[in-house]
Amino acid sequence: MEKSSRKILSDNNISITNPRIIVLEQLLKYKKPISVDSLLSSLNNQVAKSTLYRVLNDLKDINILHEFSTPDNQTVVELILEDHPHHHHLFCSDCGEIIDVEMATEFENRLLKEIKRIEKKFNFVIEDHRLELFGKCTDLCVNCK
Amino acid sequence: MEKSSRKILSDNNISITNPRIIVLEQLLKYKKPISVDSLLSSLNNQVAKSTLYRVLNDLKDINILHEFSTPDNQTVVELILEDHPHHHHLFCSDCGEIIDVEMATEFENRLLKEIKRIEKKFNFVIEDHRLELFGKCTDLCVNCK
DNA sequence: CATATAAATGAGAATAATTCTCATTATTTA
DNA sequence: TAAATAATGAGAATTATTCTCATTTATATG
Repeated sequence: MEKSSRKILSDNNISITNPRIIVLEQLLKYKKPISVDSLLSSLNNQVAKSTLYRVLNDLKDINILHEFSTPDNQTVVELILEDHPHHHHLFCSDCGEIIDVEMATEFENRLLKEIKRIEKKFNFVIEDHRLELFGKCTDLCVNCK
Repeated sequence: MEKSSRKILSDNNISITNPRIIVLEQLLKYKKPISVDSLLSSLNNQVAKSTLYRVLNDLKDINILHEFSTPDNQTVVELILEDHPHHHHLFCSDCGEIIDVEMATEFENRLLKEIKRIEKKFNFVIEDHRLELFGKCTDLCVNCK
């Protein structure tokens, strides 16, 4: 794992430092979207808060980190590497869980067709899209009571 | 217009006050999503900043105001009344413009079908969805040079 | 319709999230 | 390995939002 975080950094021509390795490893381990706050406390003062924000900005700059807000306005980050398939997010308003969801290929194709229509209509070049689903997980969820 | 903002407030059983009327009228006039900052300055000190935030929270509570973040993390609000059709947002990364877009009905239907599949798969009840499109408007845009 | 009660407002203080500063430390280059 | 460059830590500064509390406004009732 440490090997791969080093590789990620060198592949992207940014210097290999301890805080960057630590943050990358945590994100690689966690896999799912995580709030900056939880990320910080999961690191147990191994990395200063200001450095964490800087490292996250570095990772955004090299386009391997996505950042977005939850319905209750928490900033959340998620590592997106090549092997990470295109996906969207499902938010539970009860337990706060954020789940990565892949839509059916056929649906994504239909969406791309619709996006082409929008591009023409508004004279836009659309580079990316994001679908957010809001709801509640049922009683099976371990996080909800 | 003032009549209708009064009606909106009374229909929702919250008291009719000057700041609420002023903010509602501005939102009714503007129609599109607007950042809290721009909204505040467009009101020219008619309403205190703390009051603006309170009024916006009141409008969220009665479910006629949507709040979301732009790609560069600005908080944006948009009035959603009954006559306002279901729509999504298109963001220009050059000029910051946010455009309301309606997707084809047939596309929305396909999306609902896909959402049903996701509900089953994750044992969720999905109550709402939001699609965000990111791109650049072309040289026709008055805001971009 | 006057008044008592309850609710909302304004101004600025408090809080929270993020960025910035700058002296120190680590990394890279040659 | 040394010199040059870049990143870090700690806390100050900034920004967005919420909170406090004394004052003002709206509502309900008699």
